[in-house]
Amino acid sequence: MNQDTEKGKNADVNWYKNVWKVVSEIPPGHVLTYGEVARLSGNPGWARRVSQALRRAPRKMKLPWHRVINSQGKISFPEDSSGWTRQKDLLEDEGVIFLNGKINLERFGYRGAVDRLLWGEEIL
DNA sequence: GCGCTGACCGCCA
DNA sequence: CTGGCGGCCAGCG
Repeated sequence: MNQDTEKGKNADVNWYKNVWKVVSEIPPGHVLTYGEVARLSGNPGWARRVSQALRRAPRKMKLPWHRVINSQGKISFPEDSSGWTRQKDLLEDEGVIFLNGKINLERFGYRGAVDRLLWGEEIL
């Protein structure tokens, strides 16, 4: 198998795929931050590229891009943009609650999902 | 080939 | 809580 031979430009495309896969694995009703997606895809600190990867993702994949938000627990689009409204609508449809325009990451975030597995629904 | 921008993050004041 | 600064890489004029 080639492990070192796939370095270079191929690694970038591979990473894009990885990002898309990670995003597609996000269960409904939960969200991930850009930093977490970058970390889970094996490249901590590449949060900025995650946004570009999502933007360049083909629509065919039906990627749940709306489940990716920023570390502040807020939607990264400008509040007056159509994307912001679209994303908020999609998330609310999955049961995600917006509190004053922000999402409680302790409850809907990745860590919240882990805690829920360990502690149940005691997180309220 | 250079420089700025971007669905960002984390740290610090 | 807000704002500013540096860092990250790809894309575009």
